Amino acid sequence: MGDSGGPKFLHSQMFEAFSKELRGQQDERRPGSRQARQNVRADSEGADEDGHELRLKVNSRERKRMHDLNLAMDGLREVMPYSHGPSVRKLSKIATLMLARNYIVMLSSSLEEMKKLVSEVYAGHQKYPTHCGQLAGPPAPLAGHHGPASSLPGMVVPTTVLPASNTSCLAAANYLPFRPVAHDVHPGAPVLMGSSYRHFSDVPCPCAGCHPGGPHMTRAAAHLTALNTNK
DNA sequence: TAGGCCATCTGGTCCT
DNA sequence: AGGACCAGATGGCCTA
Repeated sequence: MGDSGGPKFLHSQMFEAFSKELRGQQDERRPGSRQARQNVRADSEGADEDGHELRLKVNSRERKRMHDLNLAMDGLREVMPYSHGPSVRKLSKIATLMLARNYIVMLSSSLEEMKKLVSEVYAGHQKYPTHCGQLAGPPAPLAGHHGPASSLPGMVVPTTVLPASNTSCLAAANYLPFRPVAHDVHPGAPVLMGSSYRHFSDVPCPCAGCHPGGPHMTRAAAHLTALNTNK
């Protein structure tokens, strides 16, 4: 592994078509682009080596594989709670993965909290049944958006979700544990996300600066730091 | 200009 | 044997 000689083989027209599809024609025209570099290789090396076709096939498969991986990564970015748009830099791959992990952890804990809340509401339902299926009591601090779930770190209960006039089980099922409101650009996340990364008030951030005490993130951040410093 | 991020090529390994 | 997966190497683009 690592012959340090760089890519030896050339691309074919099939590759060019594939590459255009992936990156657009603009890339090909740009001097110094990947496509241009590959064109240079194609010009400087012959296309008559044994196994050349095989090598092209392997390269093409690998490109497709990485392309699929990137598509999956884009799909993940789309469902992540961070600002999208042309003025906001795309999350890096590592930042996407770390944010996704934290997001899943947060949602899991929210779900557990929800289960508790629902069981509490259900217990109250048993205790104070009404004819219409709604709860008659006990008095709950729901309207003030400081219910049980809001005791979770970083959780904000939207006032509109649980109106005082409707304390039914259905209302509890519609409860949303976090509110994605963007605040200022985060100054401490240049390494992983770039300075243009925007935080959301109730969503875990993948940067180490926001998780000084988090064991998982600390470990991951330490690993990244080690990787960066060893470069 | 340095560093981060990325795409691509490539050879090795494992699996079917 | 062929394909999938992985990791190292290389070099371009972009930003601070």
